[in-house]
Amino acid sequence: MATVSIKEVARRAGVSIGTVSNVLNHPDAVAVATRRRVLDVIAELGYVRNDSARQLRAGRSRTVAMVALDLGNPFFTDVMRGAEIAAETAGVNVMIFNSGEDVTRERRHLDILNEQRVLGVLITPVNETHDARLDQLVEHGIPVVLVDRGSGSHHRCSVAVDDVLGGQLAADHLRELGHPRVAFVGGPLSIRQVSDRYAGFTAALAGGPQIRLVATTNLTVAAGRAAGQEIADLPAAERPTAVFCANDLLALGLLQEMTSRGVRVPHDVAIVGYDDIEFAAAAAVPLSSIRQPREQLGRAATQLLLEEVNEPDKHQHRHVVFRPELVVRQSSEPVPTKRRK
Amino acid sequence: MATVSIKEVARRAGVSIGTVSNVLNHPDAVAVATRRRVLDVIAELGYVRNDSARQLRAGRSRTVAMVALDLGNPFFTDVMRGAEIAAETAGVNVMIFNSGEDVTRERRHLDILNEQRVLGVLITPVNETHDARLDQLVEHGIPVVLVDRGSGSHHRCSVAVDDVLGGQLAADHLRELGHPRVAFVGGPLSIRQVSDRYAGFTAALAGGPQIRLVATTNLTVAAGRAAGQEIADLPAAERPTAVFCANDLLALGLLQEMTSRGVRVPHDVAIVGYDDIEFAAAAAVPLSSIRQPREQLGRAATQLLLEEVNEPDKHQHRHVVFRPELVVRQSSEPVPTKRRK
DNA sequence: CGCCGGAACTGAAACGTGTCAACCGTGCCC
DNA sequence: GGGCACGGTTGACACGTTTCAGTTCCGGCG
Repeated sequence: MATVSIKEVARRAGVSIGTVSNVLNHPDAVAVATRRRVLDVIAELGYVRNDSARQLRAGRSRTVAMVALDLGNPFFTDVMRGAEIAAETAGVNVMIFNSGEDVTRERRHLDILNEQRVLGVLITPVNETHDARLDQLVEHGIPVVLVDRGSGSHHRCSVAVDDVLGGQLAADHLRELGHPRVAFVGGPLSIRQVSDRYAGFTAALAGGPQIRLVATTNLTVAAGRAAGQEIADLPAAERPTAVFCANDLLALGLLQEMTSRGVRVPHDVAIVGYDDIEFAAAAAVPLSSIRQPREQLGRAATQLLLEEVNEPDKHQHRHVVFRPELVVRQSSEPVPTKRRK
Repeated sequence: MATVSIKEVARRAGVSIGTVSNVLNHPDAVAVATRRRVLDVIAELGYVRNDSARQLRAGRSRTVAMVALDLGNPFFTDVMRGAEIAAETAGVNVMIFNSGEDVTRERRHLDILNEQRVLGVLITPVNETHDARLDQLVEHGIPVVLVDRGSGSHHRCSVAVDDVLGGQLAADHLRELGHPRVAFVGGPLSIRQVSDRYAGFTAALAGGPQIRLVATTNLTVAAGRAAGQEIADLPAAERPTAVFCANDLLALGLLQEMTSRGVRVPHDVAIVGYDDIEFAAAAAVPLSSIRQPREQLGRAATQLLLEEVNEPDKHQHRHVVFRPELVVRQSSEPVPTKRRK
């Protein structure tokens, strides 16, 4: 129970402390016999290196941290997976923190990371705006990479997905299907992702079909149901024939409401969601959606981070933007009958 | 950029190192004027404490770690949330690690936690069997609490949910509805959770309706669809009138397959899932399910852990078992017509 | 006036490593 | 046989804290 230190190992093995240290860090530099003996003692005593002491000596940790905005959201767990893979291949450890959209908690986490002298930080900050604490990290030589927050700042790297393009992909798809009336369901527009998707959507449809904006207060299934109610209640002549949702949750709620009211999907209304979450494909009517390369996002972020860690001088800050991808499923499939004008 | 240490602060403030340390840790012990001066210098220099050095001195960290089996699974993110809340109120930090069902990665994480001299570890191990590495932690004075793994071991605490009772709840529900033929969908039975649910289910129905076991190779939506196919293909006289799924994902797949084949839910077949995941309520037909107190699980685990941390001597290892809860929704509602015999 | 006590502060030791210059011995080459 | 190179090992120092026994200073009391 009393933790055994390198000193004790050295004593029991009849060698100096330095030799034990060498066995662990530079095994080649020590004679095979001594090495064996030391390793035996280590095993016998159950000696475990003290990371605090190592870090103190080294001045730097060997782990990177990811501060996720909301680990309940599959988006971030996928990003995390990508980060873990990239870190693993680089021989670096990842520890995860969850801010849960709570600024206070985020701050506390960042303070701790600063005190821990972490290798680097991957973060999706709660506030899109400049956070002094992030600058503080950078000033202390801890690289920061923003995830899914396209801060145009040149002080750090960032990775993101092109949400404008995502909206555009949905728009192009619906335009090709020849929909006369379309709607965008989503909100609040104060969320950049939402407004970007909306912007891309409307821009790509300019001069085309009539666009209705159905604003929601959040991005939940319940909000989707409410939007569905609003849309279903419209007179048939005004009702959109296709809906693009800012989110798969909205789309699922919408789908559910439509189905329960006898509005057929995609027959009467086509639906396209966003995110391609696991349940999109498993919905009652499999959902078309815009897929984001989430794992890749995490991988790229980690690579940028490690690049900066390893070559702080040569490093040029970059902003990597990934392209989302349209996944067509049944909810927006062209309907075989010539019902559609 | 060059990190500034307490020494530099002391020099600039014209005091000794010890005084600066006191300002930080025992503010009352230092005169108000000096305190002010030191704090000013700290702010001016942007001094940040070196956690490695503190820990080295203290011999112990101030954070607990949670090693989750699969953060992609909402079950664990909810447990995590509970743990974070409990830790927060105790003034302790939580860092999350994800083993992703990978033994190698789990081992690596545990080694690191051991080296970090973490306060304690919350873990759902990949293998149900005794892992030497966990014992190693305990031997080094690091308490371990098992989450959702009811190891009867008396070497550590554990928290879990009574899966047998869960199966029983589903059974009682279906029995009350008077179903003549029921089925259990799930597998592999080598997973303790699955076999427990099955055991509770069959035990509670003993002497009652006929029970069919539809074994699946995993717990995914796809497996649920396959099971749905198998069930729908049965001759009407043999087809179960109610199905209990080991998992909501299975239930969703099953539901989807049934609906697409014109088998009405709950009219022709009632469905009860397990876990009450977010999408259970949002399914085309809202899904009845067995809910587990997931956040509470995390809170309890953390409390047990901290209790052991704070009073290692008085501490008695305990195994807390929570009761799951039946949530009835449309998928198993009694059908008003007297169609059912 | 001398002494005492307490508040405020100091200085050094210790925590467990990694590193690195110095040292030792052995075998080889000339 | 003497010097040299080199593999193997040692010992001391430094990393940045916290802690604690001392030291200093000062006001109050006998």
